[in-house]
Amino acid sequence: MFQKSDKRSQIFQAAFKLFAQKGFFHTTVEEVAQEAGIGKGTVYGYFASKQELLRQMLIFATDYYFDTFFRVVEGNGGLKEKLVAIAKEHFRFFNEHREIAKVVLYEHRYITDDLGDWLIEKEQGRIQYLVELLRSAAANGEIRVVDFKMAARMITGALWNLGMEAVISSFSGTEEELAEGIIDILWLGLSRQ
Amino acid sequence: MFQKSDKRSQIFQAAFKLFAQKGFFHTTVEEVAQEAGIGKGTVYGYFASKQELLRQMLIFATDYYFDTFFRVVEGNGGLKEKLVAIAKEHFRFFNEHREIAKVVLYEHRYITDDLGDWLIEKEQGRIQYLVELLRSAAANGEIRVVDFKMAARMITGALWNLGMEAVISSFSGTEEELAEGIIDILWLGLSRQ
Amino acid sequence: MFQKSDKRSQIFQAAFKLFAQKGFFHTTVEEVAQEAGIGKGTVYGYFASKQELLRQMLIFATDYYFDTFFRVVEGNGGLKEKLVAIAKEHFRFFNEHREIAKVVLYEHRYITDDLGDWLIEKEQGRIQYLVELLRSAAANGEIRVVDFKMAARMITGALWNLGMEAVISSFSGTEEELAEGIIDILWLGLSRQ
Amino acid sequence: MFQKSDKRSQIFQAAFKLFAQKGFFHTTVEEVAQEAGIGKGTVYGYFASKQELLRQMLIFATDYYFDTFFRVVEGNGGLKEKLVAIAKEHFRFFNEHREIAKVVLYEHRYITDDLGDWLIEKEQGRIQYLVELLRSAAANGEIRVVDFKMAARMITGALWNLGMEAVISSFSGTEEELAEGIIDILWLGLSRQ
DNA sequence: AATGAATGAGATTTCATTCAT
DNA sequence: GATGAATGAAATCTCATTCAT
Repeated sequence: MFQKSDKRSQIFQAAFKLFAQKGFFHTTVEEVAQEAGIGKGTVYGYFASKQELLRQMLIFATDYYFDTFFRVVEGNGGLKEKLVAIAKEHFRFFNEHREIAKVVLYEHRYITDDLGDWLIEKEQGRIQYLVELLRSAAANGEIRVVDFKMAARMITGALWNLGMEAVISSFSGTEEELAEGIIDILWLGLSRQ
Repeated sequence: MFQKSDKRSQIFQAAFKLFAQKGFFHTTVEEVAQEAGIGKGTVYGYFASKQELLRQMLIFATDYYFDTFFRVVEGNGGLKEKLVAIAKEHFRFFNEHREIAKVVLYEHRYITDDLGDWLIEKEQGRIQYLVELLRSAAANGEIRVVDFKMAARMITGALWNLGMEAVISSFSGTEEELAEGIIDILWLGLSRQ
Repeated sequence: MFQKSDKRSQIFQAAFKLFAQKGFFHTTVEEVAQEAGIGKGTVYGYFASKQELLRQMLIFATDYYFDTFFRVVEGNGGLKEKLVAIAKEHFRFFNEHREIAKVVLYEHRYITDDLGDWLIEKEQGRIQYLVELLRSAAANGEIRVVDFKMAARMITGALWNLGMEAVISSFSGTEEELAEGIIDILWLGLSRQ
Repeated sequence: MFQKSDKRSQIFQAAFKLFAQKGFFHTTVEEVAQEAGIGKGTVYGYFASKQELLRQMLIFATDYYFDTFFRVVEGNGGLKEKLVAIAKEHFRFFNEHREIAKVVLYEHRYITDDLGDWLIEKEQGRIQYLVELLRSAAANGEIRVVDFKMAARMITGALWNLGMEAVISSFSGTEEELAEGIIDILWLGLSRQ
């Protein structure tokens, strides 16, 4: 995920671990440095401030997540398959990168407005993408016509929340079962008679 | 909601406003006191520490939310009506008490373990309640048999997440439309043969 | 010792107990009030400040101690008997009024200069008194001629320090034995040719 | 005494000066830092807390005092010479290190139990040492048989108290005269017919 | 480039004192 | 007179950040 050799990545890795464990505010820069095996001052060679470190972590995490999100949709056939693939990948990501997920879920609050706007835009982009997906599926007669934006939000809402739960309390069942169970319910809700 | 006369409530009100605005960590006790129009020391006459203030705010908010949640389900007839009522109330609550909702959503992380356990229990209780609702609806033939727990989680997941979005970015549409749109999709997902 | 009925005395009693136990700085005015069974504000009806309370306690204790000190010397015959009586009374006082003794020993530091001067004067008076006692005993041939001031200081020094130890670590032996043992050694030191 | 170069020693020196002058409680950490010519935070780099600073000061002072105490006894011949040497060294120490002496005398109260026990043990060790000294002098026929422990306590009691006085009110006379005068009286009290 | 000792702004918390009831 | 809720000055301590080495 990160290049281990790179010192910037070492810091990232250490910060993700500690922020996930103890939160941004309860983690000191010194602890991050120690965990990364470097000196405290060195952190400031790579990031202008603690805030900036968080900012870049959130950007990294978000890019990383969305990269896989869009990649996964490309290949698959019908809408249902796409949705299952999205859900599966979502849960896989949350499971594999629990630390990253936790930081994104919990600490996205403590950022400056401009980053907040950027994040919202990213998420809006995804919603829009899903809306298009749903709309064209409706055009194909795969699903019925509903409020596509709301449906998209419902999908992402369920994914985020179940993902969060999985991260916190180690959800039972495999990622596959989880993904298929959810999409199954959604699918019937959306599909034509 | 709070009794204005009561000083404890004044502090609660001020803290909800500021914690919602700037976050728990970025708000000082002095600011809370100032906002409440009292002296810094007075806050400590009512709450042993800043942490304890947050703790009691979360307990208050959670109790307040769940009280309305369970009350709203009582009266209504079939499952669909119940679900719509739940969703409507949920969005109404989030809309009316944006500050409370924000604090609960964002700051629940910074609490001690025992309160965390208490919160999780509360949420589990709700999930269980929904599971029973779904189960008996399935027994009545209202809906088909699915993984009830997963369905319950999907419902609450969607509610939480849409609620959060509504709080942050001022969701378009009335609470009624939102609630009915969501439940409509869910309902078909659950009821279709 | 104190008149129990009097509210001023109640405060004194409470303060001696708590200051002896936890020290002047670690005792709050509220605790003193509570111990005295009165309201916090009432303390300020009797003493202008916490400092002033300590001040008056030290004056009270010192007067009380010196009163018994001078009274006890009056009656007795020769120098040795007087010294034994002084020592006995000293240890009796320290034993009976451990709390008072502790406060005097430990907290006399935290007073204003003028009280300090007053205390030093009091002590100087006692030294002077002892010097006279010794001088006239020397004139009578009871003891040899030594540096009377130094001898007086040695006496009081030993008494204070042994008293302090008795208060802290519950000295073994009765007050009588202690007094007689000490004066025996001192006496020979003073009387030997 | 302290190495001036060392920053830990600078803090010690500043703290001894200020604690002696104004007392532990009336001295702020910031003042200590200022006196030491460093920043407030730096103090905490060397001592975990204000209490810990006092604790280490008391340990330092006690070790320093007892080191010279035992060293001084080694060389000298008979008991009387030893006692004189002890007294001389005691007064010399109190005179030279007034600040240290004051802190030890006044602030030893405000320490945690474990350090208190350690200090009591140290003092007990000295008492025991003196008891042995007296006992073997009695065996040699140098002095008569008395309650050795009481005698030892009397000696240390007189030394402590006279030392305290010397520190507070600038005792008249040289250390030599003081020491010899005291021991002279004691000696006759202790010695054989 | 890397370090970590030094810094001081700023946070939480305590508590002597006041004063309206 | 008695009370205790309210106050805010002042203390301890933390930690992001700087900078000389």
